[in-house]
Amino acid sequence: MQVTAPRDPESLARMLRSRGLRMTPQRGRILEAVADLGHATPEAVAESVRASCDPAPSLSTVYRTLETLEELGVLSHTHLDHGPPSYHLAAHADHIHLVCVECGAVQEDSMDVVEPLAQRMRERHGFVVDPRHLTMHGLCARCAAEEAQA
Amino acid sequence: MQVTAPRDPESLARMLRSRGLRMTPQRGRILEAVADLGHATPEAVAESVRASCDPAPSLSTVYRTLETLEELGVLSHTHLDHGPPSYHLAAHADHIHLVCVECGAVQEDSMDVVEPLAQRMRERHGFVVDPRHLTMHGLCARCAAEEAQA
DNA sequence: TTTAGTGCAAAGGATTTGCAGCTAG
DNA sequence: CTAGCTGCAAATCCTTTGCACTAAA
Repeated sequence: MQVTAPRDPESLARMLRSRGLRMTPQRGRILEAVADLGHATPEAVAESVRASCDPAPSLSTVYRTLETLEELGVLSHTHLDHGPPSYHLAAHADHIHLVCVECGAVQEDSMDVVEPLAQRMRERHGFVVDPRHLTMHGLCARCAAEEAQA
Repeated sequence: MQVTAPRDPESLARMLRSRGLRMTPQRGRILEAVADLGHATPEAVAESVRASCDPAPSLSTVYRTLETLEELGVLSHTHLDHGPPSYHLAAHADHIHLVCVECGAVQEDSMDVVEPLAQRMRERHGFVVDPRHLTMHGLCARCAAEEAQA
């Protein structure tokens, strides 16, 4: 649950090697792409990387790399809606998501707001909430207003 | 967001007809299965129903029916993990989920615990949280303990 | 009778996997 | 050198769709 997210290739290389893994240009570019995009599905990462480099990483490499980087604690992901997951830098995972089930709009709010709730879960169940993965569904202001009229 | 969940075929039939839809044995059995199972993926519902009736509803019918019943407000679903969604009676959706990212265990807690947080989102963003869909990820007591040792 | 609902099979999208060749260390 | 990594294509898994047939109302 520690947040050690290197954006630079150097420290990524170090993290990988310390686990017997290898640094490759593909991994560097994929990390870069996620950092640039902020939030991105595997498909979006692939497209972004495809555009910027010649021997474009294959889609499977993107999937495998995202998984590896998540295990390293560099990346994190959320399920914003029914579709593919969204990846982001673990260091940038300082917020929660509010997803409108009506129009799909996504808002963010500070992670801190979950603290009281997380605290309570810890006390009652010993469950340690990872607020980086928290997504709340509901109606955004606009859709709630529309619904109220009908 | 209203919770009117008939477990009995009678009221289901009424709800369906009032919208120009039809009551069928398949729909009755699928609702029954979800009620019995508590939480169930489409696949699990299909299997359960398959066992208990002769002209077993096809998987596509299960999917279509779950969708229909959800539109009616009878059912509701959550994404507990990466896999298929989990359906349950809307009336039984009075709790939130705590999913362990390590071992996959699922615990429940009262929906009420989210109220303060929901209130805050409403004030700050006008966002109306639907606490029935809330799932928090993290480590269950056991896995948290194991992690602490390492 | 009318038309929603069903089964089946085929299509679709997202993700994983097997394997041979490539390359970081 | 010697594994770990990659690309490619095939395989899986989950879900949706098209269509002819069945059955509620």
